[in-house]
Amino acid sequence: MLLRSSFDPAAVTTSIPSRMERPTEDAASLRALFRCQKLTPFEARKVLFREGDRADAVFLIVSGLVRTYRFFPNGRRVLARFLFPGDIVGLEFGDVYPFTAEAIRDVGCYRLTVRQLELLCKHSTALQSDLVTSLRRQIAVGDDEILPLKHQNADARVARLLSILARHGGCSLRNGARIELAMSRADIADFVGLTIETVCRTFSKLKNDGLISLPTPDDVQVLNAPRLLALAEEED
Amino acid sequence: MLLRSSFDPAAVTTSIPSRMERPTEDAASLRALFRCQKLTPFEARKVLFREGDRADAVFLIVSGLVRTYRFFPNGRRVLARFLFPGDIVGLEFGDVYPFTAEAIRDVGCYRLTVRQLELLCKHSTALQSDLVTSLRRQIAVGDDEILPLKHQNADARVARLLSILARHGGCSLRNGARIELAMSRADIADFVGLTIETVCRTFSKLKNDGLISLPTPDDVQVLNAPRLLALAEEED
DNA sequence: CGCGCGGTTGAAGTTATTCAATAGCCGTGG
DNA sequence: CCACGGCTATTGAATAACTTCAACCGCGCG
Repeated sequence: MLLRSSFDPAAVTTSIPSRMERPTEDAASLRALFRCQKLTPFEARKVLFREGDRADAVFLIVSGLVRTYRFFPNGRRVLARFLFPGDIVGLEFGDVYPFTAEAIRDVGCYRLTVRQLELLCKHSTALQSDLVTSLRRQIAVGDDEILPLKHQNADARVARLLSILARHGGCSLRNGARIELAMSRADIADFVGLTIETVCRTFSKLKNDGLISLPTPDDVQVLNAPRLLALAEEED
Repeated sequence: MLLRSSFDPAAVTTSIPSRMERPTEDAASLRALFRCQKLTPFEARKVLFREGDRADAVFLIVSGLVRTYRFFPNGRRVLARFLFPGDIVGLEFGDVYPFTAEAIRDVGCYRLTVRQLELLCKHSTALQSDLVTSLRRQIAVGDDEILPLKHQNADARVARLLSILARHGGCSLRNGARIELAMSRADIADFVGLTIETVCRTFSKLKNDGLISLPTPDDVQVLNAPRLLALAEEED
């Protein structure tokens, strides 16, 4: 089974933290509103929005994969998050987009202008509350998935990414699960905060240790889920 | 580090400044509501709320300093954030507190039950919108202050912390500015993701390089603000 | 006084990065 | 068709960075 398929509600599982609600179960009104919009495609490499532009639209991703990033002054890229089918992005910003969002693979999404959203919110308490729910979920994801990275060593960081991809791919991280990375080593490195080479070496190490196999550079097969999960929750 | 990812110089911005509004200038209704509550003191080391408890209250910090943290399975502490006077905490949580919040120094704060807040929100669009504002601000702080840490080396991480403390101390990071750390080396280490020893050595290094002086372990005097700020925005 | 605790420093060991070289893949053009 | 160039991934070797383990200092407190 490939995990690249567009969002399948039934496949979503709650593996990691209890405070993460499932995307399909929260913010129903907001999602319904999105689905009234026209489905907008973005080819791979196309930009959904650019850092510094007026933040006048929000997006619901329905298929594909998006990265949000900015650059350090010295040119190194910081990848803030991956956006998966079911994710909403844009609600959290002020006047201006603080990141660039770019399709890694072909993306389908619904686009809603902030103006529209604000107008409709005035008349819908459900929508207002969905807004809050969605923002809360985003903070929870940041705290649970991203914040620990700064304390972890290379193995743990890569394992953590795999666990994130498995969860958002729709299956939990269990033996035999297949995870399609669908992103370059550079993306992985810039997300977890390592160099490309270290990411490569870490994959090789995980492979040699029998935690995963790597049929192609893009396909990870989980061989020892418990140890992988433990690693993702470890520190040095 | 070289420019291995596509890099557009025009897209580079310094991550800290513009989208951060001052805490005292936003969410006026919400803050007003807090100020109708009784001022609650917490002595140093006392817990405002504990990880796993039902998240039934939110707080506005008015004095002192609070840390929020959780532990890795192996016992290492991850310090999620520092809460400064003006900061609101608790709005972002679901049913259960995902962190423990603990006073580092004596704290004064207003406490509001979630029940109260929810009731009042039903009748105040201003309050609802303040809620959203406050959540957005929290995400912005996470993205601007915390997320970059995972890509930075020791010097940059410590410099970043100093810049955060300076800003929240009410003064910008300029030459002659004095920053009271008001927290232990362990707190700093667990926030920036280093060991205590590395934090110590980094302070010594910054001192030897003439960027700061350290009259006492708790007092930082800024000697070269531009270089310190540049460092905080640097990467390896 | 002496004990404990937080902070600092030294030396050795480990981990990640850097620089460099190679392999594999794909698309283009001779 | 096949060669070539460009790009991504991988691996090796040397270096730099951070951690670990250990010792020591200074200070407050019983």
